[in-house]
Amino acid sequence: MSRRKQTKPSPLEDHDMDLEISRIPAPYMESEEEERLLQDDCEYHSETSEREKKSTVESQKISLLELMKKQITVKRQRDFLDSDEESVVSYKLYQELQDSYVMLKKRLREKDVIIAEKDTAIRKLSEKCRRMSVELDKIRQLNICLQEQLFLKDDGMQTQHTMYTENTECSYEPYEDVLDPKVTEFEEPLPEDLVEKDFGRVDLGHGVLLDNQKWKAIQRMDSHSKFCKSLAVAIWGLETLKERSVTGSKSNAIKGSVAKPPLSPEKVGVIRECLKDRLQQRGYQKEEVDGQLRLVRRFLSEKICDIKRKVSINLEGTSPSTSSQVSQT
DNA sequence: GCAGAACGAGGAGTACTTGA
DNA sequence: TCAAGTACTCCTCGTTCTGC
Repeated sequence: MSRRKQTKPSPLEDHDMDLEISRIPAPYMESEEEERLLQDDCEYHSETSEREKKSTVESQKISLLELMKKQITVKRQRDFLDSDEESVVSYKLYQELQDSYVMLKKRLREKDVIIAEKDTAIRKLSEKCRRMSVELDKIRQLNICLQEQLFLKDDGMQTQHTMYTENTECSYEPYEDVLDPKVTEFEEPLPEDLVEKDFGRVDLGHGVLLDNQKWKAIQRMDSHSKFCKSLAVAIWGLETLKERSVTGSKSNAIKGSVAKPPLSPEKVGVIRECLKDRLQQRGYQKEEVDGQLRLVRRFLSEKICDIKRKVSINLEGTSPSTSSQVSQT
């Protein structure tokens, strides 16, 4: 004896089914009269003649259909109103959303304008870079020519050079002829918004030129002391720094010490200016900027001291020849 | 005499490199 | 991967000089 398993709909399925059924507009009898009409529809055969029966059935069917139509209409209206109550938002909220939408659209347009402007600026800069690159290539060629000519001149090979220029298609020109026209080519002023000058070098002021990549690396230093110290090394070099003091005054820590030449005040000023710009760009307050600027000399002094200490350690540990190599690194 | 400045030296902390 | 070594930075303290 096997019991067949009946598939029982899950509660969820039951629920869904109920919902579906509820949507079907079933004829609903509001009065006993209506109910009777329907029952009569089943029993009319025995009560009236065939014709009367027919007309009666037709009229009853029509009235039933009208009743169903009416109920469907009422049900639809009720459903519509219910759904509206759930989905419609208040006018105030609608206005707010509308305003927000308009505002966002406006901002989007503004951003688009800014992006377009920046795009134009980038294109202009790219064009300038391209022109500068061409000029740089010319300079490189010129430099090669000059070095070649100087080399030949120094080695007393002028005669060979003459033969070379005469017998080949090399476009080397006499020294003066090479310089003059090229110099005039660069009389066109460079754009002011470009900080980079001298092709790949950055002008920090007071004639201090720094390799662009070095400058970018220094700018990436996280601490201000490292920034100043690295900038000092880039400007003067380790060899120079270890032979100098910040102010030029003799060491107070050692009695009878000899004063060392000072670091150039202009270049120290350049470091201070660079640090100042850096701090201002990072949003430091004036007091904080001044405080850091007062530490610049301290930073330089420390760096000099550290360099000398490093050199002395190397001298103790290795021969002088190797130590000089280390100190140059 | 005192406060401030400049410099040197020592040491702690941290980041990086190197070798097992 | 991790420990040891190395290099570097930064802070603190001591010494001396200078100006008030």
